[in-house]
Amino acid sequence: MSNKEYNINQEQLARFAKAMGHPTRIAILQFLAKQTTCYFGDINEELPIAKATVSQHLKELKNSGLIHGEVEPPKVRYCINREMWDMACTMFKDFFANIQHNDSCDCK
Amino acid sequence: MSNKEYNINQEQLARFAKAMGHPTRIAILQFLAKQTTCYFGDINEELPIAKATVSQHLKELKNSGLIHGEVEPPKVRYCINREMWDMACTMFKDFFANIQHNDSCDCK
DNA sequence: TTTGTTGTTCGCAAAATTACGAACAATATT
DNA sequence: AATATTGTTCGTAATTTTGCGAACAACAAA
Repeated sequence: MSNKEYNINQEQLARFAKAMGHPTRIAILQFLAKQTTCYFGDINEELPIAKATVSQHLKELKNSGLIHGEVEPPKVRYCINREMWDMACTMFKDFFANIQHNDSCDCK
Repeated sequence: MSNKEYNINQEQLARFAKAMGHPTRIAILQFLAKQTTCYFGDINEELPIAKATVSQHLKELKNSGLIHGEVEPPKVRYCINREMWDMACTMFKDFFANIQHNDSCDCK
């Protein structure tokens, strides 16, 4: 057993991926990335699920760092967190780029 | 409520992301992408978990389409599925690229 | 102060995920 | 035929995820 643990990069990439691992959350992120509007109510309107559930998904996205939210009474504004977005973008890009291009794998 | 459903792209991206949403599976994918070797035993050796669990993770990765496996008695060879890998790569790239670059979002 | 609007949190239920050891299956080897 | 090697599957347990309605909290307006 060479290493037996996961490194920070693997953990972080997995965290991002996990946050993106649900259609609702992809939809939310795409909606926010378009920035038609940022309010909870508008996000909720786009989705086929209860607002309590939307709120939970938003919480998870916040925990992943990909978005952040702030209260603007009486509403709540959610936005893409640019820094983390760019970081995730880079990490996924590097992840997918890091593949051997020879044919040493002789699977069909 | 505008749409009320998720489109194929959102579902597919979420499926890829979900498959990648665990450090073990990221580690497996990175290991296979490096292609030092493709056999179950070698993958298993790299990971700090029981082989039954490794087998399960490999099954999920197969279900996502990102890898495929074939029996080569007495071993089992696992490989990155190039087509799906490239597809995922493109989908993540497009996803992250599709963000507004003006400052219409006035979050701090 | 009462009412309305906007979201979050709580409590619960169902389903999925993660993990393990033991048992099993498939194939070589002796 | 008996044995060894390699992985998968089974059964189980603990935890997490997903989803909802109801209750609640915060604030604005009447």
